[in-house]
Amino acid sequence: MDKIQRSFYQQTTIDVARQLLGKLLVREHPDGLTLGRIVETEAYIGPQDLACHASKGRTRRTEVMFGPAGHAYVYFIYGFYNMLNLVTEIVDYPAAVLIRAVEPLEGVELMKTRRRSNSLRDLASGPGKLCQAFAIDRSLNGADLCGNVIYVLDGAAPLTKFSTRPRVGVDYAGKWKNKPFRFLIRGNKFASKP
DNA sequence: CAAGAGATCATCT
DNA sequence: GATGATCTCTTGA
Repeated sequence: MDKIQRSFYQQTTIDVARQLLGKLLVREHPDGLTLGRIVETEAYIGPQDLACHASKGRTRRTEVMFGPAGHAYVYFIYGFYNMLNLVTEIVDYPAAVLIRAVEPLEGVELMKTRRRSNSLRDLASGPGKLCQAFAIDRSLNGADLCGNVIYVLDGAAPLTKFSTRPRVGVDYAGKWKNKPFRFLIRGNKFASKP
């Protein structure tokens, strides 16, 4: 299985979000390696997308999204949680894919400890949970996905059947709030919601 | 089971 | 000073 290269992330954000389904998210950490199958993603596309943070302009926080594809955009929200995004498309075009849920495959014990939960389905079935289970925080903001700290591997399975849904938690985004920019593996029980 | 509240802080106005 | 790309717990039926 190969590490995904930068050219993959340079595709359109929708394509990246869809093709990430079934691939493997890997996090290498001194405490051990955690790995999971990506089952749910969301696309945040450019300056005109009112749900995309970068629609408010180029700021310190959104800077990474304006940079080259294949880097991590990690931000902190609600005073508690980190969110993991993978930057897509070309330089100066701010877009990214939010990783919303993964199915835990390796490092499960480590995830259980970090999450203080024994329920497999509860370890990474949500963007905040997943960051907790994988020890992802803002120290990884800007990390190169072609490096050895956090990256994605090709899944063994061929392209899976998927569903689309409106994105979660973006009621403020006007006509953008109902766009079907959320992608999930059909019927997968590790998704954050159906 | 569904709905609601509270937690808590970086970021931008 | 307001607000969130969330989660968990509590309540009530």
